[in-house]
Amino acid sequence: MKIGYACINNSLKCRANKTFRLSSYTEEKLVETIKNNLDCLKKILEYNLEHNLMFFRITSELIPFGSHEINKFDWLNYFKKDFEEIGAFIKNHDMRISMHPDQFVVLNSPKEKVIQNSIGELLWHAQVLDAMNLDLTAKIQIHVGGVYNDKDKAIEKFVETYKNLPLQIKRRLAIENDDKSYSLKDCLKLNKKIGIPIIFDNFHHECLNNKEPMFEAVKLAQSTWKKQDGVLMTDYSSQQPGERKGKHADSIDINHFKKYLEQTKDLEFDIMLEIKDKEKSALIAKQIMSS
DNA sequence: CCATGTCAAGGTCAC
DNA sequence: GTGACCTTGACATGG
Repeated sequence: MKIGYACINNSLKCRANKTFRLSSYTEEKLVETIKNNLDCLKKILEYNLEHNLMFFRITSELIPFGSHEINKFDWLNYFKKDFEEIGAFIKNHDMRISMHPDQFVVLNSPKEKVIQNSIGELLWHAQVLDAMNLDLTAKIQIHVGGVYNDKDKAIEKFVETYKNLPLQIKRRLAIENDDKSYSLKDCLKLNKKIGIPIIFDNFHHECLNNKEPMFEAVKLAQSTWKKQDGVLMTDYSSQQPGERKGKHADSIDINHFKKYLEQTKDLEFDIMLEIKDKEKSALIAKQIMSS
Protein backbone atom coordinates (compact mmCIF):
# COMPACT_ATOMS: atom_id res chain seq x y z
CA MET A 1 0.00 0.00 0.00
CA LYS A 2 1.57 3.25 -1.16
CA ILE A 3 0.55 6.63 0.08
CA GLY A 4 1.13 10.05 -1.38
CA TYR A 5 -0.09 13.54 -2.14
CA ALA A 6 -0.82 15.75 -5.10
CA CYS A 7 1.45 18.07 -7.03
CA ILE A 8 2.83 20.43 -4.39
CA ASN A 9 5.27 20.02 -1.52
CA ASN A 10 5.11 22.80 1.03
CA SER A 11 8.20 21.75 2.98
CA LEU A 12 10.45 22.49 0.02
CA LYS A 13 11.02 25.94 -1.28
CA CYS A 14 10.63 25.05 -4.93
CA ARG A 15 7.50 24.66 -7.07
CA ALA A 16 7.02 22.20 -9.89
CA ASN A 17 3.91 24.03 -11.07
CA LYS A 18 5.37 27.37 -11.96
CA THR A 19 3.66 28.97 -14.93
CA PHE A 20 3.20 32.31 -16.63
CA ARG A 21 0.60 34.23 -18.59
CA LEU A 22 -0.13 33.49 -22.22
CA SER A 23 0.30 37.20 -22.93
CA SER A 24 3.90 37.03 -21.80
CA TYR A 25 4.72 33.85 -23.72
CA THR A 26 8.21 33.49 -25.09
CA GLU A 27 10.11 30.32 -25.93
CA GLU A 28 12.82 31.37 -23.52
CA LYS A 29 10.30 31.69 -20.73
CA LEU A 30 8.85 28.30 -21.56
CA VAL A 31 12.24 26.58 -21.43
CA GLU A 32 13.18 28.33 -18.21
CA THR A 33 9.88 27.43 -16.55
CA ILE A 34 9.94 23.76 -17.61
CA LYS A 35 13.51 23.50 -16.38
CA ASN A 36 12.50 24.95 -13.03
CA ASN A 37 9.55 22.56 -12.84
CA LEU A 38 11.57 19.45 -13.68
CA ASP A 39 14.33 20.37 -11.24
CA CYS A 40 11.77 20.83 -8.52
CA LEU A 41 10.02 17.58 -9.41
CA LYS A 42 13.32 15.79 -8.82
CA LYS A 43 13.67 17.42 -5.42
CA ILE A 44 10.12 16.51 -4.47
CA LEU A 45 10.67 12.89 -5.44
CA GLU A 46 13.85 12.79 -3.38
CA TYR A 47 11.95 14.22 -0.42
CA ASN A 48 9.24 11.61 -0.95
CA LEU A 49 11.76 8.79 -0.98
CA GLU A 50 13.36 10.04 2.22
CA HIS A 51 9.95 10.13 3.88
CA ASN A 52 8.67 6.90 2.39
CA LEU A 53 5.85 8.60 0.49
CA MET A 54 5.81 6.37 -2.55
CA PHE A 55 2.84 7.70 -4.49
CA PHE A 56 2.89 11.10 -6.17
CA ARG A 57 0.73 13.06 -8.57
CA ILE A 58 2.72 15.08 -11.06
CA THR A 59 1.19 18.49 -11.64
CA SER A 60 -0.51 19.30 -14.94
CA GLU A 61 1.28 22.63 -14.87
CA LEU A 62 4.62 20.85 -15.33
CA ILE A 63 4.58 21.88 -18.99
CA PRO A 64 2.89 25.27 -19.32
CA PHE A 65 0.78 25.53 -22.49
CA GLY A 66 1.55 21.88 -23.13
CA SER A 67 -1.19 21.60 -25.74
CA HIS A 68 -1.62 25.23 -26.72
CA GLU A 69 -1.05 26.14 -30.34
CA ILE A 70 1.33 28.90 -29.31
CA ASN A 71 3.72 26.24 -28.08
CA LYS A 72 5.72 25.06 -31.06
CA PHE A 73 8.82 24.20 -29.09
CA ASP A 74 9.99 20.57 -29.05
CA TRP A 75 10.24 20.43 -25.26
CA LEU A 76 9.80 16.66 -25.24
CA ASN A 77 13.06 16.16 -27.04
CA TYR A 78 14.86 19.11 -25.46
CA PHE A 79 14.29 17.71 -21.95
CA LYS A 80 14.59 14.05 -22.95
CA LYS A 81 17.47 13.39 -20.54
CA ASP A 82 15.63 14.97 -17.63
CA PHE A 83 12.52 12.89 -18.25
CA GLU A 84 14.62 9.74 -18.46
CA GLU A 85 16.50 10.58 -15.30
CA ILE A 86 13.32 11.29 -13.34
CA GLY A 87 11.69 8.14 -14.72
CA ALA A 88 14.67 6.02 -13.74
CA PHE A 89 14.53 7.40 -10.20
CA ILE A 90 10.82 6.56 -10.00
CA LYS A 91 11.37 3.04 -11.32
CA ASN A 92 14.44 2.32 -9.21
CA HIS A 93 12.51 3.13 -6.07
CA ASP A 94 9.27 1.48 -7.19
CA MET A 95 7.23 4.65 -6.86
CA ARG A 96 3.69 5.06 -8.19
CA ILE A 97 2.77 8.04 -10.35
CA SER A 98 -0.47 9.61 -11.44
CA MET A 99 -1.47 12.72 -13.33
CA HIS A 100 -4.81 14.49 -13.27
CA PRO A 101 -5.37 17.00 -16.07
CA ASP A 102 -7.61 19.98 -15.51
CA GLN A 103 -11.38 20.22 -15.67
CA PHE A 104 -11.11 21.30 -19.30
CA VAL A 105 -10.52 17.72 -20.36
CA VAL A 106 -14.03 16.58 -21.26
CA LEU A 107 -14.22 13.63 -23.61
CA ASN A 108 -18.01 13.55 -23.85
CA SER A 109 -18.62 17.19 -24.68
CA PRO A 110 -21.10 17.91 -27.47
CA LYS A 111 -18.59 20.44 -28.74
CA GLU A 112 -16.02 18.94 -31.11
CA LYS A 113 -13.52 21.68 -30.28
CA VAL A 114 -13.63 20.77 -26.59
CA ILE A 115 -12.94 17.14 -27.42
CA GLN A 116 -10.01 18.03 -29.68
CA ASN A 117 -8.53 20.29 -27.00
CA SER A 118 -8.97 17.51 -24.47
CA ILE A 119 -7.15 14.99 -26.64
CA GLY A 120 -4.31 17.44 -27.14
CA GLU A 121 -4.02 17.89 -23.40
CA LEU A 122 -4.11 14.14 -22.73
CA LEU A 123 -1.47 13.60 -25.37
CA TRP A 124 1.22 15.66 -23.68
CA HIS A 125 0.47 14.02 -20.34
CA ALA A 126 0.98 10.62 -21.96
CA GLN A 127 4.13 11.84 -23.70
CA VAL A 128 5.63 12.91 -20.39
CA LEU A 129 4.94 9.54 -18.76
CA ASP A 130 6.25 7.74 -21.84
CA ALA A 131 9.39 9.90 -21.91
CA MET A 132 9.98 8.79 -18.33
CA ASN A 133 9.70 5.18 -19.53
CA LEU A 134 7.10 4.44 -16.88
CA ASP A 135 5.03 1.29 -17.19
CA LEU A 136 1.24 1.26 -17.44
CA THR A 137 0.76 1.48 -13.68
CA ALA A 138 1.34 5.23 -14.15
CA LYS A 139 -2.11 6.57 -14.93
CA ILE A 140 -3.80 9.70 -16.19
CA GLN A 141 -7.05 10.22 -14.36
CA ILE A 142 -10.02 12.21 -15.57
CA HIS A 143 -13.67 12.66 -14.76
CA VAL A 144 -16.29 11.28 -17.12
CA GLY A 145 -17.49 14.78 -17.98
CA GLY A 146 -20.80 16.57 -18.35
CA VAL A 147 -24.30 15.09 -18.29
CA TYR A 148 -26.02 17.47 -20.71
CA ASN A 149 -29.48 16.45 -19.45
CA ASP A 150 -29.12 12.90 -20.75
CA LYS A 151 -26.65 10.71 -18.94
CA ASP A 152 -27.07 7.62 -21.13
CA LYS A 153 -26.36 9.67 -24.20
CA ALA A 154 -23.41 11.36 -22.48
CA ILE A 155 -21.97 7.97 -21.57
CA GLU A 156 -22.35 6.80 -25.16
CA LYS A 157 -20.51 9.90 -26.30
CA PHE A 158 -17.66 9.09 -23.92
CA VAL A 159 -17.48 5.55 -25.31
CA GLU A 160 -17.39 6.83 -28.87
CA THR A 161 -14.56 9.29 -28.14
CA TYR A 162 -12.64 6.74 -26.10
CA LYS A 163 -12.70 4.14 -28.86
CA ASN A 164 -11.05 6.55 -31.26
CA LEU A 165 -8.32 7.75 -28.89
CA PRO A 166 -4.70 7.07 -29.77
CA LEU A 167 -3.45 3.98 -27.93
CA GLN A 168 -0.76 6.14 -26.33
CA ILE A 169 -3.50 7.89 -24.37
CA LYS A 170 -5.98 5.06 -24.00
CA ARG A 171 -3.61 2.68 -22.27
CA ARG A 172 -2.95 5.17 -19.45
CA LEU A 173 -6.42 6.57 -19.03
CA ALA A 174 -8.54 5.97 -15.93
CA ILE A 175 -11.82 7.51 -14.81
CA GLU A 176 -12.68 8.68 -11.34
CA ASN A 177 -16.11 8.70 -9.72
CA ASP A 178 -17.10 12.31 -9.06
CA ASP A 179 -19.22 13.96 -6.39
CA LYS A 180 -21.99 15.38 -8.55
CA SER A 181 -22.63 13.56 -11.81
CA TYR A 182 -20.97 10.19 -12.33
CA SER A 183 -21.13 7.77 -9.42
CA LEU A 184 -19.14 4.60 -9.03
CA LYS A 185 -22.06 2.75 -10.57
CA ASP A 186 -21.97 4.98 -13.65
CA CYS A 187 -18.22 4.44 -13.95
CA LEU A 188 -18.75 0.68 -13.72
CA LYS A 189 -21.21 0.95 -16.57
CA LEU A 190 -18.44 2.56 -18.61
CA ASN A 191 -15.93 -0.04 -17.51
CA LYS A 192 -18.23 -2.78 -18.82
CA LYS A 193 -18.38 -1.12 -22.21
CA ILE A 194 -14.73 -0.20 -22.72
CA GLY A 195 -12.71 -1.80 -19.92
CA ILE A 196 -11.32 1.47 -18.56
CA PRO A 197 -10.04 1.21 -14.95
CA ILE A 198 -11.78 3.16 -12.22
CA ILE A 199 -9.97 5.27 -9.65
CA PHE A 200 -12.03 5.18 -6.49
CA ASP A 201 -12.54 8.44 -4.62
CA ASN A 202 -13.92 7.82 -1.13
CA PHE A 203 -15.03 11.39 -0.53
CA HIS A 204 -16.86 11.65 -3.84
CA HIS A 205 -18.45 8.31 -3.05
CA GLU A 206 -19.67 9.72 0.24
CA CYS A 207 -21.18 12.64 -1.66
CA LEU A 208 -22.74 10.55 -4.47
CA ASN A 209 -23.42 6.83 -4.30
CA ASN A 210 -25.91 4.05 -4.76
CA LYS A 211 -25.71 2.83 -1.20
CA GLU A 212 -22.68 0.60 -1.73
CA PRO A 213 -20.86 0.20 1.58
CA MET A 214 -17.23 1.37 1.50
CA PHE A 215 -15.77 -2.14 1.42
CA GLU A 216 -18.01 -3.16 -1.48
CA ALA A 217 -17.26 0.04 -3.35
CA VAL A 218 -13.49 -0.37 -3.14
CA LYS A 219 -13.80 -4.00 -4.16
CA LEU A 220 -15.89 -3.10 -7.19
CA ALA A 221 -13.37 -0.48 -8.29
CA GLN A 222 -10.58 -2.97 -7.69
CA SER A 223 -12.18 -5.41 -10.11
CA THR A 224 -11.63 -2.94 -12.98
CA TRP A 225 -7.81 -3.00 -12.66
CA LYS A 226 -5.94 -5.46 -14.86
CA LYS A 227 -2.56 -6.84 -13.93
CA GLN A 228 -0.61 -4.43 -16.13
CA ASP A 229 -2.45 -1.45 -14.59
CA GLY A 230 -1.09 -2.22 -11.14
CA VAL A 231 -3.05 -2.17 -7.90
CA LEU A 232 -6.14 -0.02 -7.56
CA MET A 233 -5.47 3.70 -7.27
CA THR A 234 -7.67 5.65 -4.91
CA ASP A 235 -8.12 9.29 -3.95
CA TYR A 236 -8.70 10.03 -0.31
CA SER A 237 -10.20 13.10 1.31
CA SER A 238 -12.87 14.17 3.75
CA GLN A 239 -15.25 17.05 4.27
CA GLN A 240 -13.76 20.31 5.54
CA PRO A 241 -15.88 21.06 8.64
CA GLY A 242 -18.17 24.05 8.38
CA GLU A 243 -17.69 24.43 4.64
CA ARG A 244 -20.06 23.51 1.87
CA LYS A 245 -20.53 19.91 0.92
CA GLY A 246 -17.75 18.62 -1.30
CA LYS A 247 -15.07 20.97 0.00
CA HIS A 248 -11.85 19.07 0.65
CA ALA A 249 -10.31 19.12 4.10
CA ASP A 250 -7.45 21.47 4.92
CA SER A 251 -5.74 18.74 6.90
CA ILE A 252 -6.34 15.07 7.47
CA ASP A 253 -9.24 14.05 9.70
CA ILE A 254 -7.52 11.34 11.69
CA ASN A 255 -10.66 9.62 12.91
CA HIS A 256 -12.22 9.63 9.47
CA PHE A 257 -9.05 8.17 7.99
CA LYS A 258 -8.80 5.44 10.61
CA LYS A 259 -12.41 4.53 10.02
CA TYR A 260 -11.82 4.34 6.26
CA LEU A 261 -8.87 2.03 6.79
CA GLU A 262 -10.97 -0.11 9.07
CA GLN A 263 -13.81 -0.25 6.54
CA THR A 264 -11.46 -1.32 3.75
CA LYS A 265 -9.32 -3.68 5.77
CA ASP A 266 -7.59 -6.48 3.84
CA LEU A 267 -8.04 -4.74 0.48
CA GLU A 268 -4.94 -3.63 -1.32
CA PHE A 269 -4.80 -0.21 -2.96
CA ASP A 270 -2.67 2.93 -3.22
CA ILE A 271 -3.88 6.15 -1.62
CA MET A 272 -3.55 9.63 -3.07
CA LEU A 273 -4.39 12.23 -0.46
CA GLU A 274 -6.33 15.17 -1.84
CA ILE A 275 -5.82 17.31 1.17
CA LYS A 276 -4.74 20.90 1.18
CA ASP A 277 -1.72 20.67 3.43
CA LYS A 278 -0.16 18.02 1.21
CA GLU A 279 2.87 16.13 2.54
CA LYS A 280 2.09 17.19 6.08
CA SER A 281 -1.08 15.11 6.15
CA ALA A 282 0.54 12.37 4.09
CA LEU A 283 3.17 11.95 6.80
CA ILE A 284 0.45 11.71 9.43
CA ALA A 285 -1.43 9.17 7.34
CA LYS A 286 1.77 7.19 6.89
CA GLN A 287 2.24 7.10 10.63
CA ILE A 288 -1.33 5.97 11.24
CA MET A 289 -0.99 3.17 8.71
CA SER A 290 2.20 1.81 10.20
CA SER A 291 0.98 1.91 13.78
C1' DC B 1 7.16 46.64 -1.63
C1' DC B 2 2.06 45.35 -1.56
C1' DA B 3 -2.77 44.88 -3.29
C1' DT B 4 -5.57 42.88 -6.32
C1' DG B 5 -7.65 41.75 -10.94
C1' DT B 6 -7.05 38.22 -13.74
C1' DC B 7 -5.52 33.97 -15.73
C1' DA B 8 -6.15 28.85 -22.23
C1' DA B 9 -9.54 25.74 -21.68
C1' DG B 10 -15.75 23.21 -19.04
C1' DG B 11 -19.62 22.12 -16.48
C1' DT B 12 -22.46 22.06 -12.29
C1' DC B 13 -24.80 23.82 -8.55
C1' DA B 14 -25.84 26.93 -4.56
C1' DC B 15 -27.29 31.19 -4.06
C1' DG C 1 -27.33 35.33 -13.66
C1' DT C 2 -23.06 35.07 -10.88
C1' DG C 3 -19.58 32.94 -8.64
C1' DA C 4 -17.39 29.06 -6.16
C1' DC C 5 -15.71 24.91 -7.02
C1' DC C 6 -12.96 21.14 -8.98
C1' DT C 7 -6.76 18.44 -8.10
C1' DT C 8 -4.19 23.79 -7.37
C1' DG C 9 -2.93 29.82 -6.37
C1' DA C 10 0.07 32.61 -8.44
C1' DC C 11 1.17 35.90 -12.31
C1' DA C 12 1.69 40.51 -13.47
C1' DT C 13 0.45 45.02 -13.34
C1' DG C 14 -0.37 49.33 -11.04
C1' DG C 15 0.11 51.86 -7.15
